[in-house]
Amino acid sequence: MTKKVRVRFAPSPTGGLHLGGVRTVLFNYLFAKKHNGDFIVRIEDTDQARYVAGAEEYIFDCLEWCGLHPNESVAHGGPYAPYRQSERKDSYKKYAEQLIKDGHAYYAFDTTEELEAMREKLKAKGSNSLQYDHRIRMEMNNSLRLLPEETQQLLDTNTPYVIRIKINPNESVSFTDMIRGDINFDTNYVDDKVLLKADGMPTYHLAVVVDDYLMKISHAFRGEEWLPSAPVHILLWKYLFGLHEMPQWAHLPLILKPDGNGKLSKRDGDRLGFPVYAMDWKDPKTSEITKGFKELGFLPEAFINLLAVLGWNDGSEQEIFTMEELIDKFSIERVHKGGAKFDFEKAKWFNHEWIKKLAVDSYMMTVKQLFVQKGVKNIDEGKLTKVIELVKDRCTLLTDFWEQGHFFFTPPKTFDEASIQPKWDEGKKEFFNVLMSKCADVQIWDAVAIENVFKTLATEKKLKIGELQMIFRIILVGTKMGPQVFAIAETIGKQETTDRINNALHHFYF
RNA sequence: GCCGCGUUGGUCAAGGGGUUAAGACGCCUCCCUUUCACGGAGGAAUCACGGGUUCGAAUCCCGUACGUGGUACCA
Repeated sequence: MTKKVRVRFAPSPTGGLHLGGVRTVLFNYLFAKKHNGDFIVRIEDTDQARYVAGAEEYIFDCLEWCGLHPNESVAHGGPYAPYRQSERKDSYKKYAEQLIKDGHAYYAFDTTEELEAMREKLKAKGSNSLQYDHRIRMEMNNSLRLLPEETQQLLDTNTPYVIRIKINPNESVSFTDMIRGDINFDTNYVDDKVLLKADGMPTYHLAVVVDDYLMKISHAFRGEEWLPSAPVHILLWKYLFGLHEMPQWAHLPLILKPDGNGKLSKRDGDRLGFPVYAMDWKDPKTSEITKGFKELGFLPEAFINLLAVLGWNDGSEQEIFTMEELIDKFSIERVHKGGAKFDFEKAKWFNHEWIKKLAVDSYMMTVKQLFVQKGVKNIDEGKLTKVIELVKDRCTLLTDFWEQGHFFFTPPKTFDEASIQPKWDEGKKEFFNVLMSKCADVQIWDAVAIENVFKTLATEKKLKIGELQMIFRIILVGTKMGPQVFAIAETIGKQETTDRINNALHHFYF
């Protein structure tokens, strides 16, 4: 029988949730759902110095917005609680000590200064490696070099220590990555990583292995930046629980900056004018707010969609996927090996597609909120829905609805008179005066009826319909923009239409 | 420096021995619209380089270059 699929996302609560992080969650989530497995969120807060208040809650808010619901987590509970590593602190030490007992780890008493001195010395010698490894460990202050009594005495006198893994040289560590295939490491280049810190907390390396084992994780997907430390994790699995228990690994490609080189970072977003975090993140120390996709006007469906196809595709030409389709079609083997540069233009295109695709109801309230923020009072939701329907084709971001739809709720304060003036004369003026009274007679106020009245009158007066329509548009909107002019008139209503004509006629200075 | 991973148009990418090397974003042109968009029709633009293997290489192998990640008592 194959193991039940259990995957985890293991963020450390240190700040905003990066889009690369969300993609890692997404791939984990899709894989879990596809195989009827569990998706676990485990908080890796083993570095107390980097702890940021509110970051944990923020991560769950982001996941909620994205529609990525954990089966087990700090917030959702579960049979393997606690899901916060700081609360599991005591469980790691015994594994570290077990490793020492088995000869796979050792106590190291070196101070920060001593470590620095060691690196300086190696540098001076022109060494290729500044690592704490098999080459230099017998020169350091650790239980490998010290006599057992000496070590015991240091321990007895509460000398601060860390526990390091003992990597044997001249061995080969290999594993099969679900994306990259067979990967080999020569242990000569692997260092004796710290497993347990002086404060008693485990490092990521120990914690990830212990918790993946304890939480029965079957597949471990993480960013490519973890690949170099994979041999440490594999050795730990071998020493502690046996390789047959080890989850299957997949190292996801990185998301890179659109210009230059390197991993995409929050700073690139600030610099190039696009979001990197899923939602607005307010730094509790500086109160500085970093914009998120959500607040910038992205739909969660679009955000998920664009992330899914950044480094993955199903081999067909399909680009727009619902979550259900993604779950159905996702396969980790089809994830790319190479990193992908993030393209904000394409990201916006996805959002545009989703604005057109989704039922208006699903985001009407978000748009309403935007209009309320802009100061529009007493918004009729039926009218707003109609407005959205009318202008959604020309909105790329949810925030564009203001620009594209504000004039349905607030009459224009200024007019594009430069466009009207060359066409303006007494005949036009009279046309609009008569139009007002004709409008009053229209029984069923809809676009077709208005167009009818408008065109009949224009023909009667022998005026160019195109010119009149342009002027009518500017009268209603203020500028040359928006959907079909008669649809605008219909939507704002009969009274408002005549009011705006009347008002504009008094405004024109020519 | 050393170690790992990678490399198809500007970007995302399909294709994994024989293809006119898909498609999408963006860009350009035209059509539609006396608005701005949407939409439609076209267009420019790609297998990093050098060696092999092969009748035949974008595809397989080896180098090189370039990119990227790691090299912390951070994750």
